[in-house]
Amino acid sequence: MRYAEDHKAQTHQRILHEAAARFRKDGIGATGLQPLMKALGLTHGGFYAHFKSKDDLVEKALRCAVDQMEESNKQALAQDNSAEAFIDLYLSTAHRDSPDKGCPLPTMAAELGQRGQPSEITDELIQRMLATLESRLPGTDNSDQSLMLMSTLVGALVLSRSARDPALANRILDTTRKQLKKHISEV
Amino acid sequence: MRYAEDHKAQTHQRILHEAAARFRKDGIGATGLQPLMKALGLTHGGFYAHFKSKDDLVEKALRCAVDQMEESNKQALAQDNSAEAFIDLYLSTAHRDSPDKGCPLPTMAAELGQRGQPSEITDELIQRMLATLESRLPGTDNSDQSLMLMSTLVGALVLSRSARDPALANRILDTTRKQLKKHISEV
DNA sequence: TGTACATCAGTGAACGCGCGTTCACTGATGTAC
DNA sequence: TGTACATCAGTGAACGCGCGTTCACTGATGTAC
Repeated sequence: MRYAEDHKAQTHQRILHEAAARFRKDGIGATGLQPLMKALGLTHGGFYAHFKSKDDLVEKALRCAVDQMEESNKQALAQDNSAEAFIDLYLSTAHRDSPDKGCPLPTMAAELGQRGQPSEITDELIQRMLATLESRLPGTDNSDQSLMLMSTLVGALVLSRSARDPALANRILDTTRKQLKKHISEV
Repeated sequence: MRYAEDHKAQTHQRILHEAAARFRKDGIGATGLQPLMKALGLTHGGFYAHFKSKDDLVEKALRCAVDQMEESNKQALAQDNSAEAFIDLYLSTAHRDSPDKGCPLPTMAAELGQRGQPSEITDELIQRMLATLESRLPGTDNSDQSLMLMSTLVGALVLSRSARDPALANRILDTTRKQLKKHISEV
């Protein structure tokens, strides 16, 4: 063969990672397969040698996105696995300003909910995020608290990203962070 | 004239209301002007006699959506303007299952944030929602609490709508509602 | 060693489709003389 | 009263464009004899 043995597998991964970034940054509907493949130095025709359809790519790219996020969380929070540290990370300006590398829920949950025929992928994303939170919150029976925390984190990021005025955007992030940590320390 | 005097103004309103519903239900990008006009018994060409462009319609339809929501809130909460009642209404299954008649933030904030050249409309939506919450929460200096409450409400609705498993979707709504009310009563 | 053939990742033209937008037109009405 | 003209909300064909998807093909490599 003229290509290395794992060449195709590598191309597959490159498409996956690029899609995971673009879907989070621009949304699914606004991400074209043609520009995506072109950005990788490939032509669009070859896409279907790697994925059955765009929907197939969506599902796999989403899973890839959560994997990425969990991995980067593990590295950033190696020294401190408290809920506070997680909140600081999730509601950081860095996370807000790099949706292409962050949690897929704030950018894509709404669109996934609207899609005609959604797969179980969203439930999986939610459950995995919930599990992360439960493992970081103190106590054993904290699933109710984790659920509300998840809602707040996702909501704050959605709103902070959508605000046009930087002061408003930062206020949403900072205040929610502050209030959340206060709330947790009280319980 | 062969039409009533306010005929054009009425058509304008009909387009606005239909758009406000469709944008919230399907998203902006997935809503075509052609199907929208057809649903009103009109042809698509006439659209530009009413609006400058699709972006123009988006802005006006969003404002229309918040007006609608505030109006229906006023009616539903005429007897009880407590924060608890508002939370119950916002996180009701009725609100979740009728995005076309509800708050535009959960369905559209992410997409508005992703749009290339967004207007100030999102900030206006956020500020109006914040003002509603501040007026319902007890105390005078409650703007920080309102901000976190808004994040939680929006996040919970986004997530509950995106979940495919009804049990998970309901759990998000119910638990967040319960936890939020507990949190408020404690302060 | 040389030739014929198989493999297969990637190519790029083509498909039908719906999008936002433009524009010459229709046709029922009101007005002017 | 009758005729010519202005008004204008809405019509529908047409525009260029990008979308997801298909498919006959390329061309560098490995294998068989």
